[in-house]
Amino acid sequence: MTSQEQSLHYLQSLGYRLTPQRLLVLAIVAGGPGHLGVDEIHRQARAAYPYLDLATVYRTLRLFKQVGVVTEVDIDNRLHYELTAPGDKHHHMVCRDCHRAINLNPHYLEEFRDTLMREFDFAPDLEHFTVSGLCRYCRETAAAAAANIAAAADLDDINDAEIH
Amino acid sequence: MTSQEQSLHYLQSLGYRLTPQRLLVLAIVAGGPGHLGVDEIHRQARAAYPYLDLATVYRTLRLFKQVGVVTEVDIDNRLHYELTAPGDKHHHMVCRDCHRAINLNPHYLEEFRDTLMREFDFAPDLEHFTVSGLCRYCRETAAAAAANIAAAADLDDINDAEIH
DNA sequence: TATGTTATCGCAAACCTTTGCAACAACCGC
DNA sequence: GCGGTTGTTGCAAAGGTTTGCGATAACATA
Repeated sequence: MTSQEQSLHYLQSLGYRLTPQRLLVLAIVAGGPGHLGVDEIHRQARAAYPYLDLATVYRTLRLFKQVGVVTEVDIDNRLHYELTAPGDKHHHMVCRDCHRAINLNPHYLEEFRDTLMREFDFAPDLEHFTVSGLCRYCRETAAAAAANIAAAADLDDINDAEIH
Repeated sequence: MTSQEQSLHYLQSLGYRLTPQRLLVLAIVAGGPGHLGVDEIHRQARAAYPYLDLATVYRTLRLFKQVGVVTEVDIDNRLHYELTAPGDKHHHMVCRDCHRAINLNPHYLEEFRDTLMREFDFAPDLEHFTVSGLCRYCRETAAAAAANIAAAADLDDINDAEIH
């Protein structure tokens, strides 16, 4: 039994119904290279099943996420989904510049969770955590750009230049 | 000089213009009890200045956030804003059930940031961090509800009940 | 296999938020 | 104070996502 089939049986065991739409969406997410955007999933799905509605794609993915079959990643304010790999649980660091996602091992968050539980009785949702920031490459680029601007400002003897 | 006036002078020093709309939005956020929703800010603003557009409120708040004057808090997928208190920097834990926000001292995140910087050269955006989860009270309620359901299921001899 | 129940679907409309654009107004220099 | 420059505004429309609703189809039961 493939892990896809396992997921489907799991859904069924929870009382959810197996529909062609769900099979299709799961197959597409499973076939994708890592995370896929909702529109991409919808486009691929419609190639096989033209009447499949965007709302159904959203609902299906939300359900899959809720039961843990897929993992949601917010990239630049758009939802993306990837198969939850039981043997390779990971969180994401998403660069706010280039929007690349870097995997993050859960152990980096375990202590944080323990602290919140112990200190505040607060159970954080850290199953599928995404932290935004600036990756190594974009930080270098940003630093270089800043240096260039500083140099140009120096040449022109402008010292109150502002960029919006 | 009040901290509001300081914020306004700071904006001006960055080259942004002082407009009645910005004064108004800042005053409302400053006067609010903690964080306010965008619609609430807009409603209050229109009482004083009926033509002020929702888009302007959004743009103004985004600008304020960008320069650090206000802090954005995502509560149940809606944006909320509160004045950034320089002496009382804090993050937020938002309960996914009751949507209450609990303040979180920045020192709980410092180690996490250091780790990401050291291990991945990734500079996380943790200025205004919000983590969702389940607060103490809602966890108790949820536990009680689960217990009741289990008890009821036991009485009725139903053991495959599922709730969707 | 036929039948009833109800979860799910497609569709349309709503939601919150962002964006393009022309008119306007804040600020600078004279 | 006056005029020019350009950052900001209001408006309208679009964006991504969610929701209400009647029709449909998946599953359980017999």
